[in-house]
Amino acid sequence: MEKKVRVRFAPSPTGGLHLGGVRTALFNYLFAKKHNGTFILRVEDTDQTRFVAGAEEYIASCLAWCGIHPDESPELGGEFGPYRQSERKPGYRKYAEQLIADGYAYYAFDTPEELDAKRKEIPNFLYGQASRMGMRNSLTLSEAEVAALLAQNMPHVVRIKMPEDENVSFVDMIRGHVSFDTNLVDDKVLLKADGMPTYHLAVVADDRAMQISHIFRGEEWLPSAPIHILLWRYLGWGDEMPKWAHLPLILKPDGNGKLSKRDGDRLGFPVYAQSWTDPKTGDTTKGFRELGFMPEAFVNLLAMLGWNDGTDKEIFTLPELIESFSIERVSKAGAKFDFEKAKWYNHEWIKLTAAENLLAVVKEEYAAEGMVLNDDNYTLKVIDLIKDRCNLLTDFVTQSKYFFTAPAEYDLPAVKGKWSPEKATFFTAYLNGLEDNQSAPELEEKFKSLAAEHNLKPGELMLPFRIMLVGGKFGPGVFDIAFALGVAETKKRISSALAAFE
RNA sequence: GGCCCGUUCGUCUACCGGUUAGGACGCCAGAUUUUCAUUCUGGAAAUAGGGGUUCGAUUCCCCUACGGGCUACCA
Repeated sequence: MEKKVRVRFAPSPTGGLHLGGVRTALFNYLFAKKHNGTFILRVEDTDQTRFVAGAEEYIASCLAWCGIHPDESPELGGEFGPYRQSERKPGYRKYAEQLIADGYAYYAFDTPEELDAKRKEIPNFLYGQASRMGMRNSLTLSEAEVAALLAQNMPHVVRIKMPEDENVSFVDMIRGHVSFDTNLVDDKVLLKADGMPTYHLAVVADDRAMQISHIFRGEEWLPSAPIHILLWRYLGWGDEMPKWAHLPLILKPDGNGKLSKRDGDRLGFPVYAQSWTDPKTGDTTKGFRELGFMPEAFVNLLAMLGWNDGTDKEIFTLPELIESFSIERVSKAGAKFDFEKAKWYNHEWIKLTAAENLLAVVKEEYAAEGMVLNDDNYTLKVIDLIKDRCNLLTDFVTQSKYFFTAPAEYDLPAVKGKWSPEKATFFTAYLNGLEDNQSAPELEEKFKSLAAEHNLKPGELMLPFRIMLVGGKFGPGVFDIAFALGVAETKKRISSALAAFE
């Protein structure tokens, strides 16, 4: 009988949620849903010095926007709570002490200053195998000395005692067989002087407590995998160990290296899912959401960064991703982030989405510009007319503003030089001949026949007409615009433009 | 430096021993659009190098090169 699938996304609430983090959450979520399992959000807030107000709520909000809904979380609770590590503090010390009692860990009294000095003195200092007997810890001090130091509340940490000459290996679901020489892994701190566990202890203790079956995390965790594996064994849970998978990293588009927020700032694209305002500096970093990405597109493009279903299919809904996801098809190599392709995904999604489903967000975009759109039927028509030309949701306003408000200024250079009294006469005649309820083809027909009567080429008149209605050289078919605007508004725009073109 | 992981068009990737090495983004050209975008058609563009294994390697193994990650009382 297979173990029930339970996976978790365990971010540290220290700031904006990076797209790599969202992808890790997404792959966890997809795997869970694919296998009728449980997706858990656990907050790893063991570093009190890095606590950032609001970060936890922000992370939950980013995931919700993406449609990644946890089954258990700090907000929701669940039978394995609490889901915030700071609230699980009392439990960790017990494990640390159990490890010491069993000879798998030890107390260390070295001060941060002593360690710094050591690192300066010895270039490749590694607190472990070779050096631990030269440090101040319960391995070198007598039992009485240790007891005395403990009794007087001397600050100390607990370190894992890496075994000698062992090889720790495991099968990574993505990478296959991976192995480490324990002589080269250091005695990582398990419990900090403030009594909080480090990631290493907390992650193992909580994954066990929450009955996590599979661990999907970024490749940056690969080097600490042997510590975690040993901890599972040392704590006596070796046969309950989850399966591991280390996801490839998302790299910066130029050069190499992990994608960071700074790269986004430098290259001009978002890195965070949603805008994040640093509570200390007040600086806001824009996110994909605020830049006009649809959550469906964001999730889609993230899924395709390091995964594919083996076919040429590139556009996936979340349910489709769940259906076709498999961890075996995740690639091993890191992927450079390509913002151009990201925009393409968004464009595809905008084209794919019905106007009715775009209505609310378009109205929001306008509201942000201080404009209230209250004729939904009209707005829907406008959306259908322009959505194919929008890469980002924020493009809707620039692409359609003239449907809601007459152009404030005209691209005069576009008509200038070619403008003539004859053309003005033509437009006056066209304006006077406009009748209610004429369809776009009828408007066009009328326009062309009238042009012929005036001995003018329609081609020379359409651009000026466009400038009259739109203000610039863009937008859908000019008669479609005129039809959508309605006869009264079209007339108004022609006459105001005629005055401006003089 | 040490350890670990990786390496197919510029980018994301497919082909899990036998293909003219396929698709997508971007780019270029043409068509459509009497604007711009969309759309359509076509094009240039890749198996890092060297050894093995094999009848046959992009595919399996080794070495080299290159890239990345980790190397905190951060996660």
